[in-house]
Amino acid sequence: MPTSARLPFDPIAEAMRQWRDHGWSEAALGMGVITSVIRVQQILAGRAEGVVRPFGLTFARYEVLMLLLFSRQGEMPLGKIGERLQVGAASVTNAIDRLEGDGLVRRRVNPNDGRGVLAWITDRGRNLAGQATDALNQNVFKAVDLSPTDADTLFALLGTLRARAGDFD
Amino acid sequence: MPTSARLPFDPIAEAMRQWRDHGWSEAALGMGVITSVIRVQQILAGRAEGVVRPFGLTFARYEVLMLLLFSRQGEMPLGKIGERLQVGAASVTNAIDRLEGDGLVRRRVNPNDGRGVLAWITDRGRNLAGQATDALNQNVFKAVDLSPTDADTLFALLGTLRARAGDFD
DNA sequence: AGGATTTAGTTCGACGTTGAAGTAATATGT
DNA sequence: ACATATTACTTCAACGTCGAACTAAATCCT
Repeated sequence: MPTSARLPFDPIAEAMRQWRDHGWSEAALGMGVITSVIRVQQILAGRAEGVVRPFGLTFARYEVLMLLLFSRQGEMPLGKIGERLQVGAASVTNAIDRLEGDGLVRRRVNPNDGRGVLAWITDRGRNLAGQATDALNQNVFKAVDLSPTDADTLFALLGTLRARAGDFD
Repeated sequence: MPTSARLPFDPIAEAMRQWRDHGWSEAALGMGVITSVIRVQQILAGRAEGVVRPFGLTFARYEVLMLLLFSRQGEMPLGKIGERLQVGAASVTNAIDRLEGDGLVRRRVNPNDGRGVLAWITDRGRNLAGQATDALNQNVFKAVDLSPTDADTLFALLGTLRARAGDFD
């Protein structure tokens, strides 16, 4: 865990109080929401990274692997990977570089477009992705500390934000 | 914006479908929640970084500045900053280094504890923090794309997760 | 055709975060 | 008092992300 300090009060609620005391009541809730999202991301992503690290993976690379695993041909143009994962081209290049270095993925020129590159998942990649998924399901995904109802509500609200931010239609 | 691709479908809902198709229904919702949190964090933090960048700040450094601004004496031990912001000591050192380099903050030895360091905010720091806050309130915090009711619900659910993760009592 | 533009990837530098190792000062314990 | 912890911070290397600049290969346009 990045930080193990347990505070006797909620630091974000305290910040919201400060916001209101300074006459920024209109913005207090938005500040609280954004700060909370950042913190919860740290917590949850930290757990996922911890589970995936023993497999020599990071969560970002794991996501690439799963995307390839689920694709029809086991391969996909790098650009499409970035779109699906909502991540920039440079990040995709970086992830594929490392996956390729570990023999989990390989590159080949896109036969239909000479400037494009296809990444395809190797057998080792398929194997490792499966093992990492079992570990993640068991120790992280199934273990989200929320009732199914609350988790549903949270998922829906986050979906609204994603849609309104223009991620999808 | 890191990515400007608008997909014709929700990529996370699609991943959840794959999870269920592979017999991991128990974990599908948790996977969706975690992936969504990661993505929403990217979106919201990206907006905040964009607003704060013209002031020569990052959001992480902005948070440190505000914490000092709100403190009684305008100063605080580095360790306490890390606790409140829930980040590791190395991150605090890094943030203070840069803030100090920009003349927004200064260090001094803690008179009550020779191994401790106090960071105090300069007048320039106070000024810049005020300006950045106005911009953030206007363009990010007030503009969270959720009804007050939904924002409240979201904040509460995230608070539950933070509390259960051990951030505070 | 043929030059201009758009698109796909790569490379580079900057930044925040993390974990591990290292240093200095204060607490502890006998 | 003195050796042993513990605490507060710093330093370092690794990683992912981002933006900007760059290359190469389509695609457009007249």
